[in-house]
Amino acid sequence: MKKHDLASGSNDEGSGRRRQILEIAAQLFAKKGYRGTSMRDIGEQAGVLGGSLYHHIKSKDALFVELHNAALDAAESSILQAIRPHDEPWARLTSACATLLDIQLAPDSRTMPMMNDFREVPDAVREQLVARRDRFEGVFRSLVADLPLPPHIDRSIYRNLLLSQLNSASDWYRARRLSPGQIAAQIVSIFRHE
Amino acid sequence: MKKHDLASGSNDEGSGRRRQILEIAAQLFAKKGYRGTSMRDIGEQAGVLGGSLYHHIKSKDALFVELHNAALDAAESSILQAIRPHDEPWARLTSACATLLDIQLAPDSRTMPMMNDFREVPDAVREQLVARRDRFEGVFRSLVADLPLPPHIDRSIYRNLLLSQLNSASDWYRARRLSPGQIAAQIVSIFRHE
DNA sequence: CCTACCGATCGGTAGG
DNA sequence: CCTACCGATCGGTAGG
Repeated sequence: MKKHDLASGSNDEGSGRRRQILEIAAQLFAKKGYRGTSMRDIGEQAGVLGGSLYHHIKSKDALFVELHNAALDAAESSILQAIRPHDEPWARLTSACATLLDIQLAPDSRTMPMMNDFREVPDAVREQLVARRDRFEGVFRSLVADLPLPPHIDRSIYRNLLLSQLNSASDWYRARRLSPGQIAAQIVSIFRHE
Repeated sequence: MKKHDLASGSNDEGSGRRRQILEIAAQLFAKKGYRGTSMRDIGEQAGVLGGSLYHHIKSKDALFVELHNAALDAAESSILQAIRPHDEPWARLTSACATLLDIQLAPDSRTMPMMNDFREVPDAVREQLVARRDRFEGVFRSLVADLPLPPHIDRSIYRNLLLSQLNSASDWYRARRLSPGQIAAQIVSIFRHE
């Protein structure tokens, strides 16, 4: 029960093994948080001792930052692809929200749990996380800028509210009454004003 | 710089000292999280060694649960008091949101940081936190039930979105451009549909 | 990838 | 409230 037995007798073991370890680490970080996941935990799932992981990674900090940034890269490109076919501002926002929610609420999501972890992480790590997240949020800044909103709504607040909504959805998404797509529709319908 | 020097030469030192320790612990938990705060950290701020705290508390777990529940008690009663003078459903919701946001965004807030900590905490603690929070959320369940919302809006989703909004506000409330009251007004204006 | 270990830190306790 | 300690666990390393 302790080893992942992906038959990996293939040649390019070096990087394949590394990817496998990253995958395991991502799941553990997502489930237990940064401080709640020890290198020994990761090693156990990978079938090696904690110390052995340091042949593949430089440090726990660097591992976490790498996973976090890769998750945001993937999310960002999915969203950009999803909004491309749409022209109408509300349609663009809706597809972006649905895509992000799909990622956050996926049963094995590895993005979300890392985005609210900022207080659990060493200062040096947090700085890198914040920098990458700011870039990610630029996509939404531009989507919100294009909306025909009533003048009394502050767009900066609006964007922050929308994003914190999407990012924290998994906190209360226990009951599977509605699908991620339906949740996204509800969110947009609440945030929709003109 | 290490000791709190509240002159406490008074008689009822026993419970006064305990309250002082609770206050210190609450601030540290709020700033650094459950796992990021050690008993030795708390002791240092209180001017004693970590082990000495166990004359006043039973365990770190029990301390955290006590602080969490006391914070929710206080928040709940503030909110109930704030909505009492209002009759109109939107006015009641607005005053509840403004009150909760005031608490969450207060410079030394001790409520908020504990509400999203659920993954950082031992299982036995989490169960107690969740139970208390469910009761707290009942207030908002009833406020939302009274709203004249369009039929296409799911009230359970609506309430969860609103609450996660209020609870995570401090995550992005860095720039002090707007006051908590103005933020609350923005939130309600976005969530307002009829 | 393992053995064997380092120094640090943790929550908590006994005994005064 | 302190001294002095417990067993456990942490991230990380040397040397093979």
